[in-house]
Amino acid sequence: MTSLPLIVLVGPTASGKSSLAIEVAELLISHGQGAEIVNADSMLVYRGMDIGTAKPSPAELSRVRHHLVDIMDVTQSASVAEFQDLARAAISDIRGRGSVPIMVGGSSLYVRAILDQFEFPGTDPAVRSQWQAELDRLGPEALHQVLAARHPQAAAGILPGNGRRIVRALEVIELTGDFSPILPEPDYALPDVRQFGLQLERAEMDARIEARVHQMWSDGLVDEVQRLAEQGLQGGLTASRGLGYQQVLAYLAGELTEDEAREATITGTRRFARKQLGWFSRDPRIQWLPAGDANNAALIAAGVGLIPSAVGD
RNA sequence: GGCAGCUUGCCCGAGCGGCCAAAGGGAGCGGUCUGUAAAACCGUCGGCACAGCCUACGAUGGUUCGAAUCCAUCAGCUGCCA
Repeated sequence: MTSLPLIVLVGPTASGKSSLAIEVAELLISHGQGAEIVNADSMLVYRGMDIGTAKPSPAELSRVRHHLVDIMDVTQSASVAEFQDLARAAISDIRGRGSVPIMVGGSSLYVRAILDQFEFPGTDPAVRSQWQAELDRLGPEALHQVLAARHPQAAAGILPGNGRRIVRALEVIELTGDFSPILPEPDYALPDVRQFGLQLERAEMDARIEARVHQMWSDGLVDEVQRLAEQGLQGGLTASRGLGYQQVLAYLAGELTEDEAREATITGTRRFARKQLGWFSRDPRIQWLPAGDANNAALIAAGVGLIPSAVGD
C-alpha cells in the first residue's frame, strides 16, 4: 500500500477510547500490520498521574507501543502547540516504520491542532508574565479595554470577563502585531486521516462516569494526589487542573470534605464530557460508533481497509 | 417529657408584611474558543394560551386591603435541660 491511514479515536471521557485503541492495534498486529498509539490527551502525559486520568495500566501500555504518555513531570505545563509538534513527529515516525498510527484524543483543540491546518503564534514568557501581572492588577474588564484600544477586532471576539484569553491576545499582538480570535475551518494538514467517535447516551455516560470516579477513589486517588503534591503538583499550571486532582488538592488543603471532593469530581467530569460531545459533534468528518460495541475494532480496521471485512460489504 | 431554634424552587442558601417567581451559588440546558482546553468565559434557568395568568416558600387554619414574611395547631429535624 502506498500510504497508511491515521486512525483517530475521539469521544467523551469514559467512553472506552483508550482500550479500543489497544484493541484496534492488536487486531492490526495480528494481521501482520504494525500499529502504535499516539496519545493526544493533556493529562496522560504526566508521570504519576495514573488513577485520576484512568491511564492504561503498565501491562496494557506494554502490549502496544504508546507515544506521548508519561513524558512530563507534573510541574511542567503541557501546551497545545507543543503537543502539535510532538504528536505530528510521532505520527510521521510511526508511518516511517510502516506502522499505522492510532491517535486517541479527548479535546477537540488538541486533536484539531494536530490534524488540521493550525498555526500557533509564538509565546514569550517575559511578555506573558508582564500581561499576567497587569491582569492581576487591573482585572479582566480593564485589561479588555486596553486590548480594545490596541486591537478592536481582537477585543470584539473575546468576552470582557475572560482574563486568560485577553492576556494571550495581548501577548500575541505584542509579538506579532496581530491576533485573530477565529478558529480556522476544518482542513486536514495530514494525509489519510480517519476519525472515529465513540457515542453513548447521556444517562449511560453519566452512570459510567460516576462508577469510574468511585473506582478511582477506591483505587487510591487521594494517596496518588498526596504523593504528587510532594512533587509540586499545585505549582503545575495544567496538571493541577486535572479532574480529580484539582478536587483532591482542595480536599487536602481543607477547602472541601472528602465527600464533597468526590462529588465535585463526578459533576466536573460530567460537565467535561458534555463539552467534549459538543466539540466533536461539530466536526462533520467524524464517523460515529456506539461505545462499548464489541465489533468496533473490527469495524474500524475494516473501515480503513486494513483487514478484510468480516461481515462483507 | 420540658424549653429554644429550624423547615424556602432539582440541591445549597438569602429574604422576615406590599417593589418576591423569590438575592447568590451549584447542578441542568445552550453557546464561545488558536500556546493553562480535564482550562477559561458567556447566556439561560417554575409552568403556560406569556406586558397576563396559574402553581410555589413543611401541612392546615387564621390575622390583614395584602403573607415566604405575623398568629394557632400539626408533622419532621436540631440544640439545651433529664
